Amino acid sequence: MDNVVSFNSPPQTSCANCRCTTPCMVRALPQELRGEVARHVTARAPIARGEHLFRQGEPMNAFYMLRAGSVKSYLDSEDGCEQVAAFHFPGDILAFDAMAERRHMSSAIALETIAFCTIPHDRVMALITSAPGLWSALMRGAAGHIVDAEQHALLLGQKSAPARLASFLLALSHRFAARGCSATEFNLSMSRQDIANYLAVAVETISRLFTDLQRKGALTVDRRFIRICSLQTLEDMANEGQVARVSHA
Amino acid sequence: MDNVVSFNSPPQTSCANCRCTTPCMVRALPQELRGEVARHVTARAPIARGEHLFRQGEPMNAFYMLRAGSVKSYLDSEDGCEQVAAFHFPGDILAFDAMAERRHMSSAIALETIAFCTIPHDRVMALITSAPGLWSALMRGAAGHIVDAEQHALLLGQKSAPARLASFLLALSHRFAARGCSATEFNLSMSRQDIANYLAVAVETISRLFTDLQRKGALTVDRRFIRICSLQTLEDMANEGQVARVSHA
DNA sequence: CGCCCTTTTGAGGCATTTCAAACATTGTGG
DNA sequence: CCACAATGTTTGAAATGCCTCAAAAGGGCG
Repeated sequence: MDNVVSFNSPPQTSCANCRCTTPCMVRALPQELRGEVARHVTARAPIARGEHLFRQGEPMNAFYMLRAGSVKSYLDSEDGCEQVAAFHFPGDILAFDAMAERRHMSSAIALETIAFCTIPHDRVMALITSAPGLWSALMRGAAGHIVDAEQHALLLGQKSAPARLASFLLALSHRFAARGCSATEFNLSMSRQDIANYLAVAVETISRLFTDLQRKGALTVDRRFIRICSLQTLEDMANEGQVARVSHA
Repeated sequence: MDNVVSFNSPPQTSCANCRCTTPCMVRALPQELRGEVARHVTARAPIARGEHLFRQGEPMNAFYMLRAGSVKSYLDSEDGCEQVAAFHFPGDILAFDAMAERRHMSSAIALETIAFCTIPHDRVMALITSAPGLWSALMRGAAGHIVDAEQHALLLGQKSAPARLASFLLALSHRFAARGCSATEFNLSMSRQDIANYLAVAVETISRLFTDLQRKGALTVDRRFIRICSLQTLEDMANEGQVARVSHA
């Protein structure tokens, strides 16, 4: 589970005959630019669960566009502990945080077998002047990451453990719904351990909270399969029980 | 303390005769582009402590470049509680998070009287094709914000209260040092309340931790003035006492 | 089939919060 | 310029949410 994806692995397809239906940075571009940008996109060989797309500290080569499967990104602190920063699903672009120093500031690991494309960073740079739509797309992507990370901090800073889990499940629900999947029934691609770390609570707490939620009739849990029975209950929980600590008038 | 900065307030100076010595997005550009970009930069009238640069939800007009003073940015959640997201100092650029939806996703408020410039968002868009250096600068800025926000989440998720305060003080120290100011003596521009909220602990805890740090001889505190006596002690504290919860092998 | 890892459940402990009350500081109007 | 109000800070004592430890139950995979 340890090798980083090799940049020597053979390209699989090209954008021209890509049959993906997920949101895609390339297809989001105006028609006249697609060809030019697509020329530099490489569809890479799938990688298996547990393998890394990149690791913190490595030099940045490319942006990663996830086509299928899911990915977890996480930070290592100097003292060796980790913080899961985000979960990524098809259509997401990864490696924005590497733009600052041209070095990855987080690691990304596949939670299941994934398919993805890459576009070399220097090619993107070169294309910017001829494809302003590309710059907008990237900037919006980066901005989205900022918002997500700040919302994550808000969740960790202001919400109680039950509110965190409820918020997390609702966020997943919304993301799936936005992709045309069911908002109320889905499989978690991450372990309880990952959820616990992302929400910064103990694994045991996650387990207890799931049982509580089932007792309340808010959802049913079978292994990693979730069926939400009452979005309303989750929304109520997500907004109650914060730790106060307000700052301004 | 409630009006947002008016875009009708008169320009003060231009980049040509700007005497600022703080890091600046414009001066970071290659010589031949400065003039073109600078033409669109407006130095705005200073605003006082407690006034907002922008508020969450408002449409985005411009990027904000802080020239003097300090700013706090924070998020409001649906249920009305707040999370301080970051503190900003001269040279920082604000409003990246607004790029996603062209609407501010956080609020920014002056912690003391500040001087700043703005550059309209649509002008930046228009300049991108002719000034690739500008795009790099902005992208690096955005990436820096992602890294900061993710580090903030790591701090909240993995560190104990003492470690959080120590990390916070060290981060301030490094930022001041990078600006040519003392790394060991400085004034906090934010209240204990703001620090507490940023670190997601109770104000009382911050107060107690400051007294502890003084007892340990790590620093002296007088009101908002901090003198760090032992960076080493702070570094040790910043890395001990995390809550574990590791996720991967 | 059996080992191992993940998940669940219970009981006790501790870091941090909450509540309460001085105290200091800043701002304001007489 | 001082008194008073409002706000911010400090300190103490009690309460609690969540963690830690411990152990059993459940699935996945060779």
